[in-house]
Parts: sequence; C-alpha cells; structure tokens
Amino acid sequence: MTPEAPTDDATEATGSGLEAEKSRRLALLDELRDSGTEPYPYRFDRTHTLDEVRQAWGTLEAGVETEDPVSVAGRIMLKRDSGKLIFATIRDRSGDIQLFISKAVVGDDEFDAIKRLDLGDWVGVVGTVMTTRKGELSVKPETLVLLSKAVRPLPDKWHGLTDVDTRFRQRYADLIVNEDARRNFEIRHETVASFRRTLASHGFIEVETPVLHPEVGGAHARPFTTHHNALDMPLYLRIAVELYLKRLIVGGMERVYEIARTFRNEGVSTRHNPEFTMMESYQAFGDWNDVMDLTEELITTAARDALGTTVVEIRGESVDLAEAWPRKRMIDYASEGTGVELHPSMPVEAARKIAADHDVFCEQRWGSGKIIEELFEQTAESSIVRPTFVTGHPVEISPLARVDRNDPHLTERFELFVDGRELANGYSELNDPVEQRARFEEEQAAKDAGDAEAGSVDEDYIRALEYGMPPTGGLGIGIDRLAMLLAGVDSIKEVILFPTLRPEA
RNA sequence: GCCUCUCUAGCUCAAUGGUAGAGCAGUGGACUUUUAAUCCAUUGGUUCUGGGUUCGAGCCCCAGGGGAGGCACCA
Repeated sequence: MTPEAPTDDATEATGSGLEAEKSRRLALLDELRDSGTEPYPYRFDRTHTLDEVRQAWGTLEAGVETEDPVSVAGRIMLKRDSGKLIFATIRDRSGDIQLFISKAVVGDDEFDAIKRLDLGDWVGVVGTVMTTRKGELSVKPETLVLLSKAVRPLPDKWHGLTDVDTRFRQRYADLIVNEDARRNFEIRHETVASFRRTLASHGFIEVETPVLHPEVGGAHARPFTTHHNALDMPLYLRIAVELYLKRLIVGGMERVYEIARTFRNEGVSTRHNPEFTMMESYQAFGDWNDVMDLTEELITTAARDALGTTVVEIRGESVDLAEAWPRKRMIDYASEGTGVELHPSMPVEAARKIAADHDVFCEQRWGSGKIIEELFEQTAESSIVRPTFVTGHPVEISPLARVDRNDPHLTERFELFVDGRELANGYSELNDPVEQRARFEEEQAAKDAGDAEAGSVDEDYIRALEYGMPPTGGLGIGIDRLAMLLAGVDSIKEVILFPTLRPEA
C-alpha cells in the first residue's frame, strides 16, 4: 500500500455529508488501484481469531513485547492517530483487539497508507503479540493489508444505531455496531442447536416437509395464497407442519421433528411476525405427559446451553426454569377468573351470559368450549408469568387432539405459557380416522358458516390415518418467542434477523 | 383497521413562532503508549412530503408517507 499524494478527486469532494464522504472513499479506491494495491483481494489466511489471541495471550503482563507471530483479520472500528503511532481497534466475530502500529516497524510508505484507512475498512494483519504500558493486549503489525474498502461510513462509533426502523432495515449495520443485536442472534443459534442435540439424544430424526401446501391445515390461521403456473393450481404457504409430520408417524418413522419456517397472514406485533419458526416434534407410543416432559427438557437445556444458566428475568423477577412447571386446567383458570364453575358441557346460553358479564364478545356460532377459551384469555392468560402448562382444552377448539381419557368434553392438550405468551402447544394425537373425519367436518361447517380460519376435510390425511397411526404425542414450540424469553427482549423483531417491514419509502 | 407518539447533518441529539446548532464521523494540522485518545482549524442541512395560517414555521393547522407503542386480529 503506497498511495500517491492525494489526487484532486479526493480533495475536491468537499460538498455535503454522505455523498461527499462516499465520493472521497471511492476516489481512494482509484488511487489504491493506481498504486498497485487491490482494495478487494480474494482471500487472507489467518492463524487466530481475535478471541483466540485473547485466550492464548490474555495473561501477558503490561509492557511485554513477544516474538509470537499471529495473523488476524477484522474490521476497523476505532482509530487513534498519535503521530508516529496509530492505535486501531479491529473486530471479528469473536471480539475486538487493538493494533499497535508503529511507523518504525511498518515503514514510512505503509504507515502513510494505514493512516488513510477509514473506519469500517476490513484489514488483515501479520504481526506479533504484545501489551502496551497500560497493559492493553495488542497485535503489532509487520504488514497490514486492506481486505475490503468500505465506501459508506459506519454509524456513530459510540451510540451505534438507535432508530429501530434503520436497525431492522439495515440489519448489517445494526450487527456491526450493536453488541446486543449480535448477542440476541447468538442466543437464538444456541437455542436451535441445543434443540437438535436434545432431540437427537432421544432418537428423533430431522425431516423437511413441503412449504407449499395444497390444503391449509394443522392450525387456525389465515394463509398466504400463491399459485403454481405450470400446474395451474392454488397453493398455500404452510401455517403448520403437523399433518405432514403425522403422516410420517403413520409411515413408521416413529420420532420426527422439523424446524419449520411457518407463515400466517395476520397482524404484525411485538409477538407476531408473518413468517416465524416453529419446532414441531411427534413421537410414537407417547402421550401428552411424555410431551410435557420433553418440553421442559428442551427448554431448560436450551437455557443452559445458550445462557449458561436456567435462571431468566421475567418482569423483573428471577425465574428458575429448572423448577418443575405447574400444570393447571384451562377450565379451572376460567372458572377462577369468572367466579363461576365452567365446563364445555354447559349450555351455550349460560356460557354466553357469563361472557357478556365479562365483556367478552361471542360469535353466534361459538359453543361453550370456544367461549371458555375466550374467558381464559380475557381473565387469566396475561397474568401467567412463570412457565405453566395450561391443560385440557375443550374438544371444540382442538380438532386434532385426542379426547381426555377421563372427560369426553376435554382433550389431552396443553399450552405452555410464560410471561403471558404462548410458547408451546402439544397433545395426545387423535389417531382414530372416523373421529378425525367427524372433527374435520365440524371444521368445514364452521368454515362454511364464515370462519375464515377454520380448516376443511383433508382427505389424504384421513387416508393416512386409515392405515393406522400408533398412539402419538405431538409438540410445537415457537422458536422466536423462546429466543425472546432467553434473550430477555420484548419484541419478536429483536430475534428475527430480517423482520417483515413495509418497503422503504 | 382504530388510537397515541415520533421523523432535524452519514450517526447520536439540541433549537419560546424570530439568523438551523453541538458531539462523533469527514477534511487540514500537532503528537511514539492511546483506550469514545487529546489539542487547533474546518466542510457538511429539501428540518419526511405536499398544502395552509402568519410579517415570519423545524415548531401551529390539514392531508399524505415511514416507524414505534397500544387496541383489534393472531386457537
């Protein structure tokens, strides 16, 4: 790197802000090329990540200059020019380290070139490890090469980016300057990786099922609709993977799971993104109790793996996820919340009156079971802070779940609630093809009556059940919401790299 | 879809209805142990857009756009 004196191009680009800054840097590109330096070389060999340097030499006393050679790379985040010395802080994925650049070591020409590097540039360094008089661990370059020239300036070096719109639209810039953002996605990664390990240890096989579904099923939600040109048919982006995974249980795969991007054409909020990620698992020969046990193991293990602890802060309270999670029936929550004993077997008129007393709106077609769920949501849901299994959902709202062996109006179903949010959902799976058809037909009737989220009869799924599905326990966990819990953030956008946004104006 | 708040330099933020400013970044200069380096000098503005009120609008009013929060929706 031996650039010539600044050209007119570089100096005349005074003018205004960003455009001037970009043209100054673009002019530097030409200068570099003219002087024989490639501003975008193809590769660089490094011997250590910055954290590895810190691990290996972190205990060095102040004022020590080793002969230990290292080759490191990173982005220039800070630069302190002090005459014949330049201090620069570079950053790679593992951390930051200081470069101690001495004019006497690198030579006059290279020193001048380094002086003209910008914040944001990527550099590769070959040098030795040392500490400064104050004890700062540093790499002293013998040579320094530009790995990529940044032509757009970084956000504020101290405040980073705060405008949330810009943070999400320009996630790349957010990740460069905001450590919290990097940490959130690390936690998300560790959570998913932990799930895979736990599931593998129990003999689950990871599978991939269609994203494009010819029929909507497995949940109540409005789908995104698309069209296949060659086949000239409508297709729907999946709202759940349940029905495909249970087909695999019929096929004898016994234990399967999918980490599935799922799409629901509904509102955007701090808890909802139109595309989100669910982990769904199904295990032959198990029931809802096995699934609740698995849920606890998956989540506490993920917390341990991602955070190094099972204690998380929820609403200012320390909650140890490793303590057993209580199980309580939805009808008991709703009964306590309303002060009236509620059960799906009650006449719908009675349920409707209680709903009216609690300002809960009821659609005409709703039965007592659906109304009880609304009452639960109205009176109890948001007050559940610690992890709790809400169990025994009415049959009416659980078309794929098996009836409770002790109460024909309830199902062997649970939802996990933490911090007022639903994190997981599971049940003993309905495997009787005749009953399943009857439940589907009720769904179809609701759909015909105007319920846009109701399902319809999935004939192929019925056919699969007719071959015989063993007793099965199924589970779905919202990965985004779990990542929110573990990262301690209030918005789902903080754990989705590129959340859905309106197009830029 | 409804309500409230918000939008000023590349970034972070100021500015009673009265000349649009600071810090950082950038540019020029000094400095061989800095740590958000420091010091001196300095460039940089369609105040989201379009109307309106006013002698005068970044500020007040109306409409539109982006974003955030809440409500609704989301089993």
